[in-house]
Amino acid sequence: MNETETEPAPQRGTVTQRAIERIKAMIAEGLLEPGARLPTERELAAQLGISRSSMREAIRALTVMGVLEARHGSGIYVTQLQAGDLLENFGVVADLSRGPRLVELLEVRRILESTATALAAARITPEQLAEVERHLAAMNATDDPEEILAHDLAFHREIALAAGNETMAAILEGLSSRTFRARVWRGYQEEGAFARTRREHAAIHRALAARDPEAARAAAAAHVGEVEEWLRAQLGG
Amino acid sequence: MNETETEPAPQRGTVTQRAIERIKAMIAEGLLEPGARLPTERELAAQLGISRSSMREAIRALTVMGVLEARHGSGIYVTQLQAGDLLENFGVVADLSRGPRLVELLEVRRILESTATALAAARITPEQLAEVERHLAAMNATDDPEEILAHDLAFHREIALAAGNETMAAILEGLSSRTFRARVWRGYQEEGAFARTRREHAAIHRALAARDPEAARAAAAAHVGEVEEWLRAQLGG
DNA sequence: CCGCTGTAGTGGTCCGACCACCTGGCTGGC
DNA sequence: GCCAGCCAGGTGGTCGGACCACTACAGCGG
Repeated sequence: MNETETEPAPQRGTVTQRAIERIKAMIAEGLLEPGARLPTERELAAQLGISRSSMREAIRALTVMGVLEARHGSGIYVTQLQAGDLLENFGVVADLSRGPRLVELLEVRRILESTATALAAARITPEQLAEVERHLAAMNATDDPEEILAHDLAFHREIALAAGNETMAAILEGLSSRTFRARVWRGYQEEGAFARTRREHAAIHRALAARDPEAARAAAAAHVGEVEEWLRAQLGG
Repeated sequence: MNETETEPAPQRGTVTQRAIERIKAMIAEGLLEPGARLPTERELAAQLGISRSSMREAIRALTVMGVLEARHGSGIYVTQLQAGDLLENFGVVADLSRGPRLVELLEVRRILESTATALAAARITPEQLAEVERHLAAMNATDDPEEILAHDLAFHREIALAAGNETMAAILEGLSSRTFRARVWRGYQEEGAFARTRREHAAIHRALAARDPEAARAAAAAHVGEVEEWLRAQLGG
C-alpha cells in the first residue's frame, strides 16, 4: 500500500477500526448532519480504499452504537443522535450482568431514579400525571405478571420523561430493560411483594400529585432500595 | 401490527441479527462463561448455517458491545463482562452529543459524581486517598492543559473507584471521556477557570480527608455544577 | 535444559456474484 | 388530466472462496 509520502502514521489499528474512527470523526466534525444519508457502501469503501466487507463491518459497528441506521434497499443514514438512539443498546449491560454487578446496577438506578422522581414532582404536567395514574390503575387492575411489568416500566418511564432530562430517561430505560426486570423480579414478586410494590407506587404517585420533591425522592429511593436489599440478601445467603 | 400468528419463529430479522441474539443468549444462559473461548468463525458460521461474512458482522457487533473480544491469530473470547468491558463504548454518547444534550449529560454526571464522592468520603482507604492527593498535586504543579486534563480525569476516577461501585465508576468514566472533556473545557478553561477548578478540587479533597460525606457531596456537585452552568449559559446566549 | 524456528491454525482482508427490498418513474386505464 | 399499478434500477444483505497477518506451539538444535 502506498501512503502520502509525508505521513508518518499511516495505520494505527485494523482497517475496519480506522474506518469506524473516520466516519465517527466526520459526524463529530459536523460533516454529516443527523438524519443525513451517507454514500453507498460500495462508494464509502472505495473512498477509504478498503473492501466492501470491511466497510460493512464498520457500518455494523456504528449501527450497534446507535450512530448509523441502515435501511434495506434505501441507504445508510445518520441517526438523530438523540439520547435514545445512542443508548439503545445500553440494556445489554443489564442483561448480561450477574451477581454483585446486578446490585451495583440497582444502586445506580436508585440514585438516578430517586433524583428523576424528585425533579418530576416539581415539573410534571397535568397530562403527564394523568398518564402516570393510568398506568398505576392498570397495574392494580390485573394479576397478569406480564401486564403488570409492562405498566410498571411505563409508569417509571413516564416519570423519567417528566423530569425533563431525556438522557437520564434513556439511561434509566436501559437500567430497567425488560429482560433485566423479568430476571430479577421473577423471584422477588413470587414472595408476595405485589402488595408492597403497589403501596410503594402509590406513595410515589402521591408525592408527585402533591408536588413534593423530597417525598418523591424518598419514595422512589425506598422503592428501588427494597429490590436492591432483597437482591443483596439473595447473594449474601 | 400483529404477527407471529401463523409461524412460531421463522425468521425475525436479518440473518446477522439472529446470530447476534443467539450468541448473546448463549452467554446469558451461562453456556459461555466469561473468558471462555468460542469456536472459530468458520465453525460458528457453519453451526448457525450462515456465511462467515455474516458471522463476522455478528462478532463485530458483539465486540463493540464489549461482550466478545477477538484476538488476531488466537481466537474469539468472551470478555469478563465487567462493568468496564460492557461500558467501554459508552463514551461515544458523550463524544457525539451536542447542545442541550451536553447539559443533560453533565446533569447526570453531577448527580452520579456527587453521590460517588459522598460514598468515597466514607469508604476511601488511606492508599486511595494518597493516590488522589498525588493527582491533585500533579495537577497543580503544571500549566500544560493536556497534563492537567489527564490528572483531572485520574483524580475523579480514583474517587469513583473508592466509592466501591465499579459500574458507577465505569459510567462516570464514559461521561468524562477524554474527547468530551477536551471539547467542553477548551472554552471553559480559557476563561481563567484554572484557579476556580483548583479550589474546587481542593475542597473535594478536604472533604474526603475529613471523611465528611455531606461536604464531599456538596463540593462535587458544585464542581460539576460550575461547568454545567457555564455550558448552559453558552447555549442560552 | 533452554531457545530458536518452522508450521498449522486463527482472525483480518479482499473480491465478485447474487438475492431481497425499496424507490421513483413509467405505463396504462379511467 | 389523474391515479393506480407495474417495472427497472439502485441499495443494503448474503454468500463462497481466496489470500494475508498474526499467534501459538511442537519440534529441532544448541
